[in-house]
Amino acid sequence: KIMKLQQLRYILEVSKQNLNISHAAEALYTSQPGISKQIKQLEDELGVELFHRSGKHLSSVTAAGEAILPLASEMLKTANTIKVVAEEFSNQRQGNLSIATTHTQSRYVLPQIIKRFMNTYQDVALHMHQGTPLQIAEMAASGVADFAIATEALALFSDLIMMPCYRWNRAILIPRNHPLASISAPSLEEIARHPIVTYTFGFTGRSKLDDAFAQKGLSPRVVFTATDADVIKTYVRLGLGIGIVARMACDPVSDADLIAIDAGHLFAASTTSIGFRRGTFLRGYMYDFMEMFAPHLNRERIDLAMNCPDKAAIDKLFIGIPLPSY
Amino acid sequence: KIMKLQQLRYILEVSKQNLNISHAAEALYTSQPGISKQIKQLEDELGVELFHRSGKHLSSVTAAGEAILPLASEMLKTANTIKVVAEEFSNQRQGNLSIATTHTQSRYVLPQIIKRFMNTYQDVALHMHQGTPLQIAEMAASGVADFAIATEALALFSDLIMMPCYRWNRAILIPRNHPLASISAPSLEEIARHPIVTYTFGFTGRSKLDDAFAQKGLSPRVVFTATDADVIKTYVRLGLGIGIVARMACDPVSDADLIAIDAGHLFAASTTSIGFRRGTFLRGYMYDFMEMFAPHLNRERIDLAMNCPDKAAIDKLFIGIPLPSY
DNA sequence: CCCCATTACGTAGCACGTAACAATG
DNA sequence: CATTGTTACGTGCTACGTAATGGGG
Repeated sequence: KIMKLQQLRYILEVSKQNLNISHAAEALYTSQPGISKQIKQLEDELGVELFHRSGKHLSSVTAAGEAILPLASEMLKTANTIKVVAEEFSNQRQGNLSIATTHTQSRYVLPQIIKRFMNTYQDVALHMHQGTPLQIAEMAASGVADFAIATEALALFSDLIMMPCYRWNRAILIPRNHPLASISAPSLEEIARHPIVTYTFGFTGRSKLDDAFAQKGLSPRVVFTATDADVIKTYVRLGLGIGIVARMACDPVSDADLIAIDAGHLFAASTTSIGFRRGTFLRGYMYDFMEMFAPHLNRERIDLAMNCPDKAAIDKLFIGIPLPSY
Repeated sequence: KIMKLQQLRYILEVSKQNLNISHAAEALYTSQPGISKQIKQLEDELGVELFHRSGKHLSSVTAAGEAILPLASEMLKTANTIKVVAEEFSNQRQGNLSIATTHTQSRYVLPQIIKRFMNTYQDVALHMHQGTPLQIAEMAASGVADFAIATEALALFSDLIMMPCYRWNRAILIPRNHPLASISAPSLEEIARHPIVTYTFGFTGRSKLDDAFAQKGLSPRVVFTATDADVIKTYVRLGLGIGIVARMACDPVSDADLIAIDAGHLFAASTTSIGFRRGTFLRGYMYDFMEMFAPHLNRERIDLAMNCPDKAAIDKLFIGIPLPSY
């Protein structure tokens, strides 16, 4: 007898669902006794218990389970890779592309890229997942999404290959009648005197912003935070304060009622990165997507990054390479 | 639907058997139509042909097949690792240990180690495979054997972790009535004047021997070669020539009728290594076996070697570490 | 003309679902 | 008593073996 991939799926899902077989059954759209039995069968075949039972509950993962679960996960990942590789060979221009990203990217940066991409690859179904930077990284790491695009938090997952895409800085948005409107290049001190509306911590380079103020010993009054620039603009228009948003979030047409002042001289630039799970097979259109998004990410360079043993090695690959900037 | 590990076994065996499904069926103790059908089914599920068909023969592997076969192999290896890990946890002292090695090792070096090992691990079933150095390396690389122990050819397989075990040199065996018998430490020149019986090329450090002669511009008359010292001794006793064998192959008792002259001053020492397939899980008794065989190969050092990215890094690990020598 | 892959077909086994049961908090 | 895992049982599917078919070198 030979172990079945289903059984591996089962034990992984059970472990993921905090050792609750019922939840695992729901998540996998199957019956609870089925999973229970298959797990028993696998344990029987292997000759080891994978989960400790206390009464009628799975209480913990055994030492053997701890060793075997990652191996099972690896096998399923490889199985998935086989599937994807086959798709690539069966139809180069058809498939799925799922991108996890933040509001800022999907609202202001990606639309033009996506448009170009969809034009070239009409048979590739696009899926966009929006979330916090952390959720985004998790989606990419777990394989729910092919790509994560974000400015923050991506560094936390060690099994993501992350590459810098572009650098950007901020703009200050103020109502036309605001006192700052008369100053062309305000200083941090001048800005700090006014109530501020900007991103929530952990979003869209917020940390760089805090850093800049902190470095000058300033503690600005942030009266409102949001995760996206649209909301921020709305409250700037209401007169709640001055807005500090990513420069690419400023549209000269639709934001014509506000004054946008470039703030590149005030804050350190942020870098937006794209990341995908280490060891995944990249389809042709995925390479193309990345290159459309960041022209310096050509196939050769991406392949180099994929072969890097760690993040430090990847970073080294990109020093000296000029990034586009907003 | 989900792919089955059986199907992966099938395509791998077919590819291994030169695309002959019938042979694969024999090797796997199953029916030919079964394999044929499962392959078709897998191809159907993946949406790609894995093998080109010309009429009723599989003519070649498709590009998709070339990409997928290694992935399939990886999956089965991991599946096997799971099995072995489970065994380790289910019974630490029970299992199998199969060693592929040359005659020299299994006849002269290993017996004492094996005896000790069997004493400690009475429930571990030992399997010895004898073969040429190349066969040995293949056995380890393919997973037929857990360990390869040999002096030559192991470097050819890049996915073997190889570690040096001990250094050894040669002895010259001569009949008691031989003219050389009166010289205590003969030179290479003196030896080269007589017909020689030694190892076949590619066995037991033969190359080092040739090197030594070549370096002095000598071309000795090698009148007979064999793959093991027993045969060599036999022909030395027949008076065919003087024997040059590994020093550990000389037994003061059973070879008392011959004179053994140490030849450590004439030839560069050879190093015997032990190797196992990269990525395999080592059971507790496997670590112990290696340490019994070569005391410097403790668990810590072996683990370090396993994490080395390439052979060069492994070699670096062992510079400065004194090896036992014969 | 032999070799070999495919097709056809029957069967044994197994995965999975439903329902009943047991145990735990 | 509600939640959760296990046992019991039936069924539809499928993997695999045997036999027959057909194409190539």
